[in-house]
Amino acid sequence: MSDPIDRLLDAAEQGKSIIKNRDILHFSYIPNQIQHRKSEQEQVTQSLLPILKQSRPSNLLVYGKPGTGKTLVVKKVISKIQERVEKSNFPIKLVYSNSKEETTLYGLLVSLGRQMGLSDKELPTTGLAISEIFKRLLNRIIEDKTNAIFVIDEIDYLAQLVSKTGKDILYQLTRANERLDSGSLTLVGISNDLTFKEKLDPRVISSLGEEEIVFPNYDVEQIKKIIEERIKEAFIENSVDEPAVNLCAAMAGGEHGDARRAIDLIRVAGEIAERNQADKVTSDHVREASQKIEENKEETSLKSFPLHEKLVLIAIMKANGSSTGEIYASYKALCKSVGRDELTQRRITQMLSEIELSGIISGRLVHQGTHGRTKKYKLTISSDLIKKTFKDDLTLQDII
DNA sequence: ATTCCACAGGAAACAGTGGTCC
DNA sequence: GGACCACTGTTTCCTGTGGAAT
Repeated sequence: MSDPIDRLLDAAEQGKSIIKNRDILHFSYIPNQIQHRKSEQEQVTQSLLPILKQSRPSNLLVYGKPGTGKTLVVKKVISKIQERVEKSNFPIKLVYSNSKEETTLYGLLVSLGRQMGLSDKELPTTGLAISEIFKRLLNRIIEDKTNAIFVIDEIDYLAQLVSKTGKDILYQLTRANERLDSGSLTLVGISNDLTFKEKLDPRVISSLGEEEIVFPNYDVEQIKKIIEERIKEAFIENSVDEPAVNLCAAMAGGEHGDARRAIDLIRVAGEIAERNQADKVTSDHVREASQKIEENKEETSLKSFPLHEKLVLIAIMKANGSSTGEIYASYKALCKSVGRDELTQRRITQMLSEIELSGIISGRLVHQGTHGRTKKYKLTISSDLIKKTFKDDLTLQDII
């Protein structure tokens, strides 16, 4: 029986790797991915074309499910335009920001401002009114007489933030030109959610949606082609089974046409195959990879939960399939034994629905007549996984 | 037909933090 | 140093609900 560490080290030394270029197995590796989006590239370019003629293009809205390559295409078109424009003396500034990465409205505006060249001093990360930040952004555009293009990824998320705070930033962004004496502002919004427009203020829709481009989902055939191309470059020859490729494409394509998932799958499958010292990636490896990706996702999200959410999860685990009232009672007991103050039931109800959104538990509304109405929750993951993940947590050790 | 349970879940208010501005 | 701002996580208060029991 060989030692597993030695075995892996031996294999590595002998160069028995079947993956020759790992970088290619990441979604954002552009050159290859983007070939399948020729017509979309053209559409995006077309609608931004007025820039080259030194006039302001219309605001643009780009739709597409995750993993359809929309961000890649937009970024690529923009960098090309930037190359062209650099040679001319037409001042233009392209700025990209992702609403989901910037957790707040404030953060998003600051990130845009930073890229516009506003310093810490001119644009502090906190303390100012939103309208003040916005004013400073516009002032910069006016001063520089620049033509700014703001690309906002996951703009549906921004719309949500906006609706929560009641600030009309999207409206102001789309109509900013009316306030600019010199320079201009163009908005390019990217969204995963095709229905998000319905939730917007109609005034915003009319100006934001001046042009729209939809990225259709990849079908299984296209996904297969994309993976095959990557495999050709990333793996050594004949090291991936045909059925494995098919399975990969079917798994990812069947769901949402998500190329990102397909590429993740084949990468993880490759790593598993290597670890097992197999010469070929087989469909079994792909299946294993799919399972591993799922588990990893759950584990990292479990670990990132704050203490009280963890306690709630343990409470559910201890009484699988129980009502909110029972869970709350159990949670209160847990709080007592770890010596923490308990939160109100209202807050726990809210937490339960938040956890439900992450998919780790599932709830079902039950009407029990005289016994009122409640929601019954149960775990969708194994309690072993929870125990395994929480056992390193010092406060939780004793109660699992 | 009416009552009534045991919550769901919306709205608003609040406390605390970390900041700017004058 | 006080007024003000954004933001998060929470509490308080509230209205609504479907069907078993009466």
